[in-house]
Amino acid sequence: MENKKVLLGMSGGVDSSVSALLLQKQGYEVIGATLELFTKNNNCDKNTYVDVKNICESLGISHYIYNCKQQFKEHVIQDFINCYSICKTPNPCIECNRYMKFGVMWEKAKELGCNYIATGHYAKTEYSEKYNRWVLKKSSAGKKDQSYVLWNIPKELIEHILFPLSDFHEKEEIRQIARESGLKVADKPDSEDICFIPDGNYKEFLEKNSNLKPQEGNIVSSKGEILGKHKGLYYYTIGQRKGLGISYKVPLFVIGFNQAKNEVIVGEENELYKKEIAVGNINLLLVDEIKEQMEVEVKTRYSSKVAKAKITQKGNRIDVIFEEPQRAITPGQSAVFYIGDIVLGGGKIL
RNA sequence: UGGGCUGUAGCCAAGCGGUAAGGCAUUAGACUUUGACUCUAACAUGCGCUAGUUCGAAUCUAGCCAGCCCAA
Repeated sequence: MENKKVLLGMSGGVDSSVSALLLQKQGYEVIGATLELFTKNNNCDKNTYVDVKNICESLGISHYIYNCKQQFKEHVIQDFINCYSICKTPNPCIECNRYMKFGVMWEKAKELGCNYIATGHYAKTEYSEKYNRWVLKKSSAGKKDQSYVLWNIPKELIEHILFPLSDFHEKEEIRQIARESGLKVADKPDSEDICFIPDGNYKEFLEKNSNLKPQEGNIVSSKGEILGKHKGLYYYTIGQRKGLGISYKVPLFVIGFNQAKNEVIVGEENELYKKEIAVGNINLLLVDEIKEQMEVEVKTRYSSKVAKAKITQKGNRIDVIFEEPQRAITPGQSAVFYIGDIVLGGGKIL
């Protein structure tokens, strides 16, 4: 008697709602879970819960809301603030997946006697004969694939994770299913911004929630010429072009920071490319250790394409040498290593 | 108050008699779980000012103004 109980994370959006439906069709006993992560300052908060409740009622599944504000603040928001305060650019979704969705939620699942947890992510899990273990893979969603934000989950968990949307190519197919099944959220717009900063104004968020305050300084070229003023180092990320307010012969991009001097360093496009990087805080999913240099494909930003590289592990860090120099490598962002479609692991760019 | 040079949008800059290129910046939109990148669009009835030559001037002429450089 197989345990087919699954705790599904539900956000009230199309993806997780359709996931519930699909799991049910596959014969799973689905329980809905919504993690309350932060306090929203508008009424979309209520709408979310109403939407989820409605979906669960119409599918006849039970639903729990868990207050995880404290953990979210400790792990996700604090990391977000820390990152910016040392001139790095964070990926909060990766922290959230590690600690919330594939951390707290798994704990809740076990309490409820579930053998699985599920989310509406576009990713895939599979048992690999070749590697003799459960692996995390890219989904069929192409550009929308979300395996990148999942590299830091615990590897022991992979065999307990279900991604019902793993084989879809287009979001539209998912919306279509929602419409056909009469789910009211079928045409809800995609979420885009960082969830805890709905208006996207992360600068204001930082100023209200941390010690970071606007502190004007110089914008300098890589040669040290002063070209302009910036409003605070955390306003900028590597590769940024807009908002510098500097008129120059050619476009200028942020290429680095000098925190001691409170300077933003800018340069021309060719100065954005790097061939070698190091990543720390690594998490390997496919193997326990990289014993010798490996050839892999690496993704250095959520929306960037993979690039070929050779990697070598040294304890808790990995050195990466790209075949071709890569643009705008940004400390704080994740580098995720792939072998074909399989996620080997990842780390944070140092 | 001798000589030379320059003055085109917020910045840089082409044009050198035929009805204002381009780049940067900015703004708007698209894309996007990075207000990033990228893409698309908009952005000087006017070329320091004033007269004049001409069918027609940013382009030629004169005067003036401003800035820079070299001599004193």
